[in-house]
Amino acid sequence: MTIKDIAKACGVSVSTVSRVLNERPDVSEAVRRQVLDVVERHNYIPNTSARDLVRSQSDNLGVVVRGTGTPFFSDMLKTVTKEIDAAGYNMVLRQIGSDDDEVKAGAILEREKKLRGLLFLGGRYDYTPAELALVGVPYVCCSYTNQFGSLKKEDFASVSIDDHATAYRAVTTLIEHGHRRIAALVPSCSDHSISQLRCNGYIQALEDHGIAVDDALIVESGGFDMERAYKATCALLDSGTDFTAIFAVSDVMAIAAIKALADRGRCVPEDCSIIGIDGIELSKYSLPTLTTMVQPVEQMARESVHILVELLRREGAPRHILLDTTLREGGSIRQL
Amino acid sequence: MTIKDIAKACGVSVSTVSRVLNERPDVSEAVRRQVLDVVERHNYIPNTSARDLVRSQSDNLGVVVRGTGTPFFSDMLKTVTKEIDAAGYNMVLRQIGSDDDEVKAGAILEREKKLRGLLFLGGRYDYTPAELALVGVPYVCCSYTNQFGSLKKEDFASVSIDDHATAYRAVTTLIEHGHRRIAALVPSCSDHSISQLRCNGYIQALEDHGIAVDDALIVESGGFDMERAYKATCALLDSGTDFTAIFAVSDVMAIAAIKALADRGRCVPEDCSIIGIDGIELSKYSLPTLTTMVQPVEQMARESVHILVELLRREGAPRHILLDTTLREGGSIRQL
DNA sequence: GTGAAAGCGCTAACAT
DNA sequence: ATGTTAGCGCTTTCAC
Repeated sequence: MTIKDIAKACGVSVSTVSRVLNERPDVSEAVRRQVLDVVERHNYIPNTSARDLVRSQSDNLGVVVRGTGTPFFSDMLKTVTKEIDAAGYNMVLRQIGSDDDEVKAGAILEREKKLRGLLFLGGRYDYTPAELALVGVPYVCCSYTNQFGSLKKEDFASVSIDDHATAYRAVTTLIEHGHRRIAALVPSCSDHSISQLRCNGYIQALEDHGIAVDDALIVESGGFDMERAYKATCALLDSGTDFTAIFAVSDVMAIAAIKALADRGRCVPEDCSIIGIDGIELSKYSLPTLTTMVQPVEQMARESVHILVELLRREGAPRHILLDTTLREGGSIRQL
Repeated sequence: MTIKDIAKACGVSVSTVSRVLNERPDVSEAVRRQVLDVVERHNYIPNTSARDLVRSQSDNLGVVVRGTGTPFFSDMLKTVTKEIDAAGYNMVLRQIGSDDDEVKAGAILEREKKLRGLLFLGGRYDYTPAELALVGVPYVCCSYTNQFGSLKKEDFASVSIDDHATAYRAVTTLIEHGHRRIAALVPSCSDHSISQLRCNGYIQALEDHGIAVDDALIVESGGFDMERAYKATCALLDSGTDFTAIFAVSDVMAIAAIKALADRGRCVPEDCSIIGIDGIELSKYSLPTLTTMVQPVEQMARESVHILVELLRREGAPRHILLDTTLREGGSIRQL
């Protein structure tokens, strides 16, 4: 079933059918009704590939989400969807694995859907100018920036939190509650990612408060998932190293850690305090409610879309927004 | 940058470039290397729309996931991805909202990507033959079937659990532990969905065990999300109705209920027992570990893909597989 | 208001 | 082994 078939069935030309389908005004009401009727009866659905191929320009904004099923991005996506819609653009979503290359995925999407702009939800921190030559439309990095790369500030836009400072404040919060033996639960300390930044924040906080960094207290789980966070926490427990609190770089990992502690007979916060980062919905439903550094997810989403739209309208240069995180007190920290 | 530009830059024809790009064997090594080199240097990315438009047949299997960010489907998707890949097909993923029409989304995807087959992860239970005329390729319904619709058995394939029986067993488990005042936490009792089926299983279980159904104990939250489940549980608590256990139709809702109970000073399982359905990863990390009816997610995913592949090879008619759920004991039920 | 025809970028015969 | 060419289904001038 193609546009040709519809045209034939209606006794009109393909261009007329096309006009009807694209809600053009220059079609007589009679023809319009007839075409719509035939389309309906035949369950005709236009071929998007053909359409995309030929359309000169679209109002498509691409959104590339790195990490399928990550609660943090699921939460953010809700607002992004709403904002893009409100701005009068059309969202084209692409989810990729946490190990896939978002720049490449974005570039493919750009050509495929004739994108006007691109929004990256999560990505690497170490782009090089050469890599980004792939991307031919304005784009904004949401939730991360180019900390380890060699991009010039004016060559890209970003909306993120200060990961280092957020981790610093999280750890400082624990210290202020009297904790000095604080473990860090991180995917990695040296992967040029968010994890490394937050790990550095942890180290800095300890040093600034005159606490010696003990390598035995830094556990690298190898990933952001619950299973590995759980195992890493168990390993820490088994190592016999003593500690009174855990700083987890993400809420999901914090929740897994709470479970590991519980399974070994340690209660949070009585026997061990814990703090996370993210402020995902789930953290409100954990037992105890997780104390965490909340990222302003909605604001991040809103600002990202706004900057992108600005860029498209050529109003203003690429901006970099650093948003504040706020401490949301739950019940997972005990005063020593 | 098109295939033409590359051809020109290499001094060869477009077909040669096309051959190289599609890894055809009939190209000389010298030309292949040169083309690849130029492609690389120009960051050329083929236009997928053009490609999809012209390709006569693909090995694309479409997967339509209903409900973005639902943990249950995120878990399932992992296996589906693996299986489709192993079967030598290419997966094309489309995520839609829980209120969108999966049949329409599937039909569009089919035309867009020249699909060979379609896999629906989650969907409505009330298709009519007319609606499905839209879909022109073999498809299988995964995790649901046509309970409330008018499809003939031989006209579609499905892999699902027996929702009624699973709910029945969940509630029976509670009854066997001595509970008689059992509340049901459901999105709706009459929406022609999975929720209704499970609700009926609850009612049946009570009746079969000589327990009168008390409408005050059936709370309809209006959705599968945590927030509404939490509020619904609070409302139940506030109503003063007494109960010793809660049957939640999903793990996510069960976890929200545990929180609501905790916030009102009730411990699980000491003061109230709870059981869920699904067996999502998160249910292993809740406090206490959730007792739940585990859906065989991996098996469901595997069987779904297998049936679809069978259908494509014309080996055998559409089948309907009803998989067993198993009780995974956590710590959320107390013997009375 | 409507139709004819030229492509969009690519693949796949069919030639050579 | 490589080139030529005819479309894939659609939108969009440009005529009428």
